Amino acid sequence: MSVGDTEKSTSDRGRLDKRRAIVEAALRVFARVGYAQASLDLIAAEAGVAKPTIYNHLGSKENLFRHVMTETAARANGKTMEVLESFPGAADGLRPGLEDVAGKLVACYTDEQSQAVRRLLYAEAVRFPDLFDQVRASGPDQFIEALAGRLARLANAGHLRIDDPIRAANQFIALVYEELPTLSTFGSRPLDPREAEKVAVAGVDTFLRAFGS
Amino acid sequence: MSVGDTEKSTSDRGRLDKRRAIVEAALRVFARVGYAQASLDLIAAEAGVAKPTIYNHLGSKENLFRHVMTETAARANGKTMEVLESFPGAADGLRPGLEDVAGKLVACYTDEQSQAVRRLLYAEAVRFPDLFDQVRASGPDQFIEALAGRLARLANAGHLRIDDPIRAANQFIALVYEELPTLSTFGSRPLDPREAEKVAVAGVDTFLRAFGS
DNA sequence: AGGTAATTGAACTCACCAGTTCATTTTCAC
DNA sequence: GTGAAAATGAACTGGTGAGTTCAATTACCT
Repeated sequence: MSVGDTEKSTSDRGRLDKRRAIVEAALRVFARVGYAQASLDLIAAEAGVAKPTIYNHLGSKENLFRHVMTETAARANGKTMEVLESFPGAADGLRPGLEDVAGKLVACYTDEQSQAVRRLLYAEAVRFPDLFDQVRASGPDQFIEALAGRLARLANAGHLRIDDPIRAANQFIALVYEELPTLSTFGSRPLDPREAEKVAVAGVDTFLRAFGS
Repeated sequence: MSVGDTEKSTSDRGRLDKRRAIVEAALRVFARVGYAQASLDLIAAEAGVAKPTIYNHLGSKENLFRHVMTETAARANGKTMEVLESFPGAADGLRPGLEDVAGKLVACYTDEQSQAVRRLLYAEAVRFPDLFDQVRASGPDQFIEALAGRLARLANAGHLRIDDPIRAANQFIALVYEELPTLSTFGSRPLDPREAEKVAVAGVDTFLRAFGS
């Protein structure tokens, strides 16, 4: 019940393979039917595990949900940050470099688990507002900051004309993701990757028209 | 249960003031606690109405939800389309005209009821995928179409340089709304209107840098 | 005033589900 | 192989909520 319980009940109780099976099954079930509709009997069956085992490992439905969300979000966020490694650093090949980054970001964004977490986060924002904040602070906020840094470096070297790097970073991802959420019915429907690629390239094009030097 | 029932059970059964009270209360309760957590006893109490009256008017919880969503979305959509009436038609005062439109659009987007519907639609996209499609088709899709038309007219008159009006329209709203959803924790938190105004102006600025002639 | 339809409240059915208990069995480490 | 920790399944509790029923009441129309 209390917040501090997380660390204790989340520690290394029980067998790890069971634990992993539970968490993976929970994500699938939550993503498929939502938090309220996901019964622990269903999750237990999907994980190939008995119901009391879930309680032994993770304590409660609420705690299970929090754990699944934060863990999956952290993994997705890690992949997104990795993309910035390949961010172009010079004017040479700037456009193809940005297109490459944009394409990879779209791939991260439309990754099945990533979409599932995002959808669940929005869906349960009323029930778990703190979870929403926590995940955003450790994910998108950090990412925007990092992207702004890369853009600022390019601007500083005279390759782009940018006044406010944070704003430019937000606009970059706004342009690149564009109507991705709506196109895929917010992740509950498969998205044509060729269409997504076109959107990303068009986004980069508009970005360079506005900020290229 | 079946789709055709909507028209019948939605018709003019019972007193209209009660009906209106029910629908308004239902939107408030759904927005506050979500679909699953909203009990009909709670909605009845909030509407100042007996529970059987709800069933007399609207048949079932599911039907009540559908009705509330489509009706509220239609009203919000109407307001958004009205904004396009003031869309600038000439190069003269283009920037302030676009800023004006952008500001009004942000106001529509951040309207309390509008945000509530959007949040509920995303939250319940898994349970009501058809509802999501229906609302989007009669709302955003139409709006983008209309906005693209206005932009195309400006481009045709040589005031903007636009190849693909639909894409430009999507990018316009992507830039103007930017990180509005995240800023307000997807509508579950108040948003500073001055901040929103700045985002809109910056969006128009970037749009004009990219597409101005 | 009188009659009809809508409304009310309260009690009730039925189903679902979180969380617990416990006796039994499996797993694994030494 | 033995013993302790973990897992199992099945049954059980307690709570909640959708949807219904009905007899009594209230509002509206003429």
